[in-house]
Amino acid sequence: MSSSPSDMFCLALYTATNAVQQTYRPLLDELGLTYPQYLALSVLWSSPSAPTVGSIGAALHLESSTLTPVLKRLEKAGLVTRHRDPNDERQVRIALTDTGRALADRAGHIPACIVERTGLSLEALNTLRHDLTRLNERLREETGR
Amino acid sequence: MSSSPSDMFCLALYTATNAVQQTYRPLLDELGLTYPQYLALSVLWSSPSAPTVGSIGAALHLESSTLTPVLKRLEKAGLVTRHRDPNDERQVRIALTDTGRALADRAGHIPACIVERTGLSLEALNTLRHDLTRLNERLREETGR
DNA sequence: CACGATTAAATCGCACGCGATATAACTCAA
DNA sequence: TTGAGTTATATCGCGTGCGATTTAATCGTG
Repeated sequence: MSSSPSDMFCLALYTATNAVQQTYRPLLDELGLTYPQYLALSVLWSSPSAPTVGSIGAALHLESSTLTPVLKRLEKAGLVTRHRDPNDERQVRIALTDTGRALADRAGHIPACIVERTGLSLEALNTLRHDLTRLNERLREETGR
Repeated sequence: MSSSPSDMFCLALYTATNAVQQTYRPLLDELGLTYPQYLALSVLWSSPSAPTVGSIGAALHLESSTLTPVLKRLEKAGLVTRHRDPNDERQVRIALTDTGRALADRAGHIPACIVERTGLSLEALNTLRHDLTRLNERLREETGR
């Protein structure tokens, strides 16, 4: 393995992210969702009105080339609708269906399950989240998003 | 967005990992490598003898279904060879070619570039690495790897 | 109003990442 | 020894993630 501090750090980050997705997987399987689909729905569940593809992408730091197929699968699953915004036909507004909104209830237990499986306190999780968010901001301002 | 602490933490982890890969990308593009390919090569560069697919997978926490295609691409690029172990024909030993070994020199500057772009001190990187490694271990013992 | 520049999504190609399964090789107990 | 069970790798299918490009709509400046 590389013995450089940054490579070791990035590998830890990489493997931890994979491990987290594998922790979500059995919980999301019950809902027929993948992790990115769950992320997109999480944005929708907390949005007062129908966000655009771009604003969901901004929240998750994902390109439209990634997000469009994800949203199409959610549409095919009957969880969201996709419609061009009449005020700006370039934009596509994503709205929850009743089924999509109802799924929030069935997903409500997931966060507590994840916290428990990490074995970390809420303080520890918040500290880590803060550090990772700062890292994320720095890396993204290097490259101009 | 979800307001649950664990979802926010996992999103931060997810976006930070994506950001890290985008930071490596321009550096690795010069070498014709992807990030997982670089990880696999890193294992090989620090291995005294030719490791098996399984041992590389153990180091990176990747399944053979992920690693086999990665290693085949490295083989096609002329960086590694793949041969069945005569002592146990189930195992495949991955060895660096001269070209693959020489690539280590051209990649030597990458870790310092990454450290610099994170804007973090080595202490901060090590602390984060430690926390993420512990998280990784906990999550993986939940699910039996 | 015109028209080049910008913007928002979508499309395409490629490389993961993994679950499920297949295949071949090894182990071990009857 | 043999054959059931285990192990190591490979294969397949699906869903990302993103760079490059395309398409369509809007903006801005003359």
